[in-house]
Amino acid sequence: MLLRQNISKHIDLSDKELDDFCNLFQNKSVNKKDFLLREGEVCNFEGFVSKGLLRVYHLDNKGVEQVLYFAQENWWIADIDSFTNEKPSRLYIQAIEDSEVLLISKKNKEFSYSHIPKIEKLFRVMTQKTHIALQRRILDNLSKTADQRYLDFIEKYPKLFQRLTNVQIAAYLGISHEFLSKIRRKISSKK
Amino acid sequence: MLLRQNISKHIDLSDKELDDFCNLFQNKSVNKKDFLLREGEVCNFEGFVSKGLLRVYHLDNKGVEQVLYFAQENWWIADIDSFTNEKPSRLYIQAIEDSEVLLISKKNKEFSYSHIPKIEKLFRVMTQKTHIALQRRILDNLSKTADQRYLDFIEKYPKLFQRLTNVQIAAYLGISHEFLSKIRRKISSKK
DNA sequence: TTGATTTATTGAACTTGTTCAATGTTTTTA
DNA sequence: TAAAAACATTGAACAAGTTCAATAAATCAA
Repeated sequence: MLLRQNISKHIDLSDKELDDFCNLFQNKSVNKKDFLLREGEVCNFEGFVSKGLLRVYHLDNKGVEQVLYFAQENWWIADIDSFTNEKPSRLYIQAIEDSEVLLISKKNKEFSYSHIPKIEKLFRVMTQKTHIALQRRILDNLSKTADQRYLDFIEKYPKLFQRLTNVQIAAYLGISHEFLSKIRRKISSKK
Repeated sequence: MLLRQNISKHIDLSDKELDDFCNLFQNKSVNKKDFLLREGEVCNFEGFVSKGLLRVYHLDNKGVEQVLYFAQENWWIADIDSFTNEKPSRLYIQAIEDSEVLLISKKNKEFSYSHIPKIEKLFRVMTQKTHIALQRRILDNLSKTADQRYLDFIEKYPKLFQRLTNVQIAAYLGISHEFLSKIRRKISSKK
């Protein structure tokens, strides 16, 4: 099972601990285009994607979508700010494909912090890894041109890339989809 | 003492635990313009700024500086990627003013993880908070114009702002300092 | 306190990316 | 399977931001 593998990558748990922890998750199916979370709702779960693909995005004040990240199989999803501080989310989480997500509630997460100390470590380590990736993305967005960011994206996520539309990729890169189209033309003419 | 306060904001520790933990830190003075870390070095500390101001930045392939963040009193500094994975850093940490930093080594940090379980929680909570701030910055960089990002920066860090040059602020906002100068003119003419 | 260095401002020409509108293509849905 | 909706491409006019070079102002070091 994907979740067990994912956890074991980060920390060592006994089979019993792994069972106990995984039993705290509930499976939820999210059909393509359906929302797991909408702006204004409080995010009362942390989720693990066992199948499918979702996008986490935000609408700015002009109504333009910005994609924070795409979550495919083996990724975690939540609005951590909303979840931790129990405040209304500014994000949408929507399924791009029919998906299966394993959800853990706040209560169960806190229960596992206190009963399985290594879980505290699991989430510290995972948050730290995301933290490193976010820092890198900030530096890339500051220093690189859109062409380069697009090429980097394809190289970093070659599989994911094929499951996304250009509109979605543009919303991740922070450019208009028309401009992405022009970048694509320029790149393909160079080859 | 600033460090004790800062820790107590996040978790509850007994006086003894607090003492034990704080004793693992070593004070280091960093004079203005001196480096706490340079690209290529492995970051073997995590630091807490008790006095002064430092900048954490990166040189892109054109030699342009990008500021990841400024760390004034009460902030933590490190290259988490380099520290955790013991690999050469891509970042520079340089003092903008004469500063005092409290450093904890990797060994001592790991020692405290195992001997004071709540420390695991401390760093999970702190990393989570940074994580939330980084996400917000990514969304802001994607959606907002440089004018707005500058105004936001002043509003969010009114004190810090006064200790920085425009070159430094521009490197944080991801724009040239010439353009920042033009933004400042536009803003001041509007008032 | 002067000379050197860093910082800030400005303008002109340029590059990168946006917006809008039109058109064709692909995918979805009924 | 036809109609509707979403997606991709293109061009033209525009806006945002860079680069370079010149100049003035502020700060630092000896």
